[in-house]
Amino acid sequence: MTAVTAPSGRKVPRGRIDKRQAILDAAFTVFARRGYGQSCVQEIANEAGVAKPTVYNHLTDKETLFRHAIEAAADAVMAENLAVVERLREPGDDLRAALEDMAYRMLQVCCGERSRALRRLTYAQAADFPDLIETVQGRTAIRLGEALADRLARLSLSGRLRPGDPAQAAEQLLALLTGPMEMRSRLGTRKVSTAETRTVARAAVDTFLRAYEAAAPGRP
Amino acid sequence: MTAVTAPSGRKVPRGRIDKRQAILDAAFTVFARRGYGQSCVQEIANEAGVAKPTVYNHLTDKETLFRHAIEAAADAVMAENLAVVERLREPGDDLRAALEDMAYRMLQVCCGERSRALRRLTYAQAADFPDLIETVQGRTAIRLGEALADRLARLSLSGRLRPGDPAQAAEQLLALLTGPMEMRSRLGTRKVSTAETRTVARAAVDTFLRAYEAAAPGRP
Amino acid sequence: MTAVTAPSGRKVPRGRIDKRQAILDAAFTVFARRGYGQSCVQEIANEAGVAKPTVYNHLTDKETLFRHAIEAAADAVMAENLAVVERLREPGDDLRAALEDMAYRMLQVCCGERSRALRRLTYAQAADFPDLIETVQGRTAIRLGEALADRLARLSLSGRLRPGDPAQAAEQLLALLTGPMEMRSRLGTRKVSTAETRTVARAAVDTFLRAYEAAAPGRP
Amino acid sequence: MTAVTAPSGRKVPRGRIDKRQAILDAAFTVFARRGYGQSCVQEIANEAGVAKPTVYNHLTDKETLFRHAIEAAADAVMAENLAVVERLREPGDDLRAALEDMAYRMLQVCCGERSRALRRLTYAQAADFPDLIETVQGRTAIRLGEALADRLARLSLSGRLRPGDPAQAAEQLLALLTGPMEMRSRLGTRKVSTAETRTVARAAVDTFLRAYEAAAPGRP
DNA sequence: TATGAATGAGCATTCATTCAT
DNA sequence: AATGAATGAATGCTCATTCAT
Repeated sequence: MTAVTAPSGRKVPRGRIDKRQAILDAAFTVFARRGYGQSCVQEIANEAGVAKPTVYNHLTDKETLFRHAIEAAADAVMAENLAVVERLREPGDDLRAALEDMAYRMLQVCCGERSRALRRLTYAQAADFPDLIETVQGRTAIRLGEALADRLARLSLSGRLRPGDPAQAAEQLLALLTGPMEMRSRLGTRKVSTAETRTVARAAVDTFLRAYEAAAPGRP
Repeated sequence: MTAVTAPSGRKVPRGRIDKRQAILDAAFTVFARRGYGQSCVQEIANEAGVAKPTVYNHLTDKETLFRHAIEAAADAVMAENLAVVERLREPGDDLRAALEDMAYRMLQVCCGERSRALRRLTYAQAADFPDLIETVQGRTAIRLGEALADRLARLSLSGRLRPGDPAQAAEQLLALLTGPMEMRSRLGTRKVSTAETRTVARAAVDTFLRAYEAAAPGRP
Repeated sequence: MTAVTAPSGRKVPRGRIDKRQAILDAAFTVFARRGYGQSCVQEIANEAGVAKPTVYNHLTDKETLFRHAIEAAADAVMAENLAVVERLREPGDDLRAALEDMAYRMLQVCCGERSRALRRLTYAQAADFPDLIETVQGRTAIRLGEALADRLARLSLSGRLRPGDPAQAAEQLLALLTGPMEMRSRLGTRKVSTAETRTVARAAVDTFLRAYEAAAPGRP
Repeated sequence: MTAVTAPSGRKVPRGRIDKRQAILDAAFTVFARRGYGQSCVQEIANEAGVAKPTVYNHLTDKETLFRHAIEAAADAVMAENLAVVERLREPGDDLRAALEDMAYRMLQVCCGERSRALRRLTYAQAADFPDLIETVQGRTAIRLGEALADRLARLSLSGRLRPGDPAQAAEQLLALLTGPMEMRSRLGTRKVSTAETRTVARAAVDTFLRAYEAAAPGRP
């Protein structure tokens, strides 16, 4: 049996880790396909290539399974989004272009299969797992807002955006991006063309800059 | 006992419209409480005060039941929203104030129990009933966007907003309102104070006006 | 409302009689199509073009409905069969030909839709309505055996068949006809060609005559 | 408790073949008692001493359950019948006696509980499972006819029956046995005495021999 | 640890039957 | 007499979960 060295430094049997991960992946796939209530543990076990009781051995419960699968997906989605925001660290000379670039990439991430499924699943189970929402939002939207706010704050400091509450600016920029996108994609049930996505990104950035760009220097 | 004495004092057949509506109302209540998959027809029947087969007599299917209940709720929500937008028809002298008023009222509607539940349910079942999403979005968000666009177009014509695409303006104003609100209410799992709601409304309108207000008249 | 004179001589409202008959016909059609357990009263009502409670008004019960429908069908089938046997009253010179003719016609009747359905339904419900079997058999198979026995007795008396128990002869002739036919038609699930039907009839009569024909007159 | 001590004294896994067979047996018992449509899976499960889902685990469907139960019963009945026919392989000196013996034994088998139930069930469901009829007939009546034809062919070859089509002879002999028996037992709803059964057997063989016995040897 | 097998609880749906009109 | 509406009682089937190996 192969083994890997876990972050903690202890040897851990690899088969175990692999299997747990396989189950979580399978779970997210199935939950995304059917929704929580309609998913059955048997299908998840099949997808993961293990027997049903093995799923229970590793993850106790359908509910626990759901929580872990969702959290894993949230982390993955967030990593992608943070990478996009990070690009604003070196915006170059053309601020508008940099923002549009970030906006477009972010929309692409948000329209991805996993991102959509995550949103749909958390939204759907809001009533049953309110604390899960809290966790997921904390690790995704809120965290993303903070990261973006950091960048915008720097841009204010460097005089490229006017001073003001960067959290609010970030919140609104995100809203200007995701709101229209959700509407146009009909909550993800309709394909939005690249061109239209670009339009949304450009319009969002345009409005954002009108509202938040520093007054043109040199204006009397 | 098949007839009841209505408040008006006349005998009214209990059976007909009455019961169908009661079932639809009960269905929405239960679906909102449990989600589609977790709701059982028996509970809906209980909530409506009828026997289970009566539900089937009137509405064929669990699916049909869902569709009709959702559509009815969508229409109700939309009526409220349209009434709010309609107020912009006579904005008075203070445009900002008028917009803030509308914005605040709209947020109130969107945070209402029914509105939230509607959003949650449609989102959750997006995969299973894509055409339902289309219908509901058509009757709510899109319709609302159009109505708002109408108002904004008028305001452009009368020179109070700068010229431009009113549909995009409406789309963005709505995004600036609902996006931050969803975030702060954690998709509706957390209560947002009146004060905070007002803040969101004010911030949205502020950003909107910066981007869309007509250049100050008298500027050369 | 139109009225007819019933056999008893009293005036009877026609609508009533018509409707009852329509229901019985519809019932047999549906029972034949689905079997007893799988038939639902609603489908019978639809087939008869009346409302469900009307069926109950006329026939009390699903069970009663079944019994009456079956009995009516049994009488109809029997009338056909008796007519066929009756032809033996004047057998003409060629006894073999007369028997083959009767045999073929009888097979045709027994393979008819109604006859088959009747057999299938009574057989199927033998456990649930044993007395119904008794009644139906009495009005069909047994009665047919008696009628045939009558004819055969006459043929014995006139010296064209050898003396013996005509009831047994009739019973065996019928068995030689229906047994092979049921086998070849796979209990009615397979079409039997006219030619094959003729073969069965001829073979049955041939065997029957070998066993029952009077010794050739004039043999020393 | 998952293991029982078998009569042999060894521990035997309770779960496997054991249970499947118990379910099939129980299914046939219940189907025979109530008919297909009136049988409910719960009752079968009770009869088998297992939980309802166990039935589904092993046999998928009510329909599948029916098919397998019927086929098993068909095989069992056929084995009995073939054993009876096999006795004709050594007919001894007295052909008539040998045939009568076989005939009587065959009637006993055909009047047995299982045989009757099998006939009733297949007949009843002819419309719903036509292919099942085909299978069952193939494994029972047709197979039996062939086996009997084999024996009769040998008897022809050895000069004890006159030459001719042995398949037809077999078909007719079987018809002469089962036809009258069904009639007299009222499709199995009435007990037929041993004496009467013997009479039917004797009459059938008598008629058969008249028609099929070789001409008395020594006749010029 | 992994699993084949078993099960208690539940759910959508159907149907025979009955009221009240 | 005929019917629209309503319902109590089943029934087939699924699923999360647990044993015993």
